[in-house]
Amino acid sequence: MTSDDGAGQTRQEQKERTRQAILDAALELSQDHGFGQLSLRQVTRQAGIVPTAFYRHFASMDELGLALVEQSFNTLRRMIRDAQRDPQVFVSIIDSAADVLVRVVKDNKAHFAFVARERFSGQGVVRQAIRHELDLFVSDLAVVLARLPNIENWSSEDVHMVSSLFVRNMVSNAEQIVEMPENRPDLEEQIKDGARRQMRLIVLGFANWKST
Amino acid sequence: MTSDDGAGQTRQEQKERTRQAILDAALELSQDHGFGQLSLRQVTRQAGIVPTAFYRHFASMDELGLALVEQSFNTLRRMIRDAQRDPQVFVSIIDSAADVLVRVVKDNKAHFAFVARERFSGQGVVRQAIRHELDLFVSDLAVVLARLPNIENWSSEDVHMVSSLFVRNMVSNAEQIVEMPENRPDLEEQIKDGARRQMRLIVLGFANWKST
DNA sequence: ATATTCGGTGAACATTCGTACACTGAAAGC
DNA sequence: GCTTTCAGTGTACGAATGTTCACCGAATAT
Repeated sequence: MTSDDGAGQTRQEQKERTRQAILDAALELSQDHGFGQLSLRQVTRQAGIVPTAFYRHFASMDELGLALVEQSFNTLRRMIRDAQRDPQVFVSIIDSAADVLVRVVKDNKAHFAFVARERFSGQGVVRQAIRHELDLFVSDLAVVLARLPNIENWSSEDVHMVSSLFVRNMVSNAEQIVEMPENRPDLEEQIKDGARRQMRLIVLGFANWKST
Repeated sequence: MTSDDGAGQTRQEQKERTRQAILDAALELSQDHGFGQLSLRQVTRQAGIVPTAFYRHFASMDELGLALVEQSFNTLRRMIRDAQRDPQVFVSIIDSAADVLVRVVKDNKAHFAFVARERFSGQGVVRQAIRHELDLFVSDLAVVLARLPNIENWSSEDVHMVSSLFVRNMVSNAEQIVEMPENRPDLEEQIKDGARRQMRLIVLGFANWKST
């Protein structure tokens, strides 16, 4: 087995590299015209392989789409996991959430753009998968929120509703960031400020509404 | 000219009828796989004409898409125009807004679904047009809101922000309604109630936030 | 050293696509 | 009545698509 554990020369590593090339190609190309109107041949052309080689990695374009959904939401999951570890979050969840959101979305524009775009694309498998992942994300965020000082004694139903509102706004803001031109820190700050206000609005209004 | 002024026999009327058939065909077919991956030939097949006849009405699929955007937003404009005339709106804008929203969206599902789906489709002309129309809608709604008792002395900037929040939530709720299964009055009521709460949340939170 | 596995190749196919072109026939204009 | 206009037809073409199949050659297994 020659045990050459240096650079990726083994069969597995090479295959994984090509697989990733296909994923990258699909992600980049889908930015222009959407994943739905993406042809298998275009993807393989961009990935630098021959059309038929595609089938060595995915059985269909649908399967490719699902892999992209999974990869995109791994980014999201990493975000919430990091946020849970960050003590700053407990001090001022709203301010830091806005910062984190803008930073993470900017660093993973392609993935967020993919989710935003394909969330309502066809009635295909991809859309269904995104919907499911978003639901999971709402539940995850609800767990985090429930441990916050001002929220800890709310009913789980209420927490879930607020979490849902947060996620909805997060998606909406992510969409704005994705479409933001490059090198416009003023716009970025504006979006960040808007996000902060909206979140503050939600918790403030909700606390107020509950007390009546 | 046989002057048969019963059904539409004139040249103009017949042309308009075919044009509408194309629009209807595109609207229906785009429900399944999105407007982007819709071929000219599929549309004409569904409309009952030969492919080349398409060009008698639209120069390209893009132009067809723009016509669909216009038709869809005419529905929205009618909604806000009716709402302005309805005295009930001034009594309780939130409750009636939720009712109106659910009713109008249900009656024009195809159009709302089209907008929701294509809002993030390609980076094409259609998406740009939708974005523009939505901006216009925010401004229109801001005018209506500015005349409400509790809001009339807010700065126009603040009114615009609240209007933007309302529209964003409206779009989001419309998306939910569009995806709602038929004959589920319980779900419908749930969405309506959620919309009401969210709107109440926004105005309450915003008023509270302004006073600090 | 030899045999096997398997990621990638290249030619071939039946379909579908957008669009150009010449046409038809009935409504519209005179 | 005759002519013109023009929405819709039918054929035809090159280009692109998804998928098949036999094949290659280097990394693996024996």
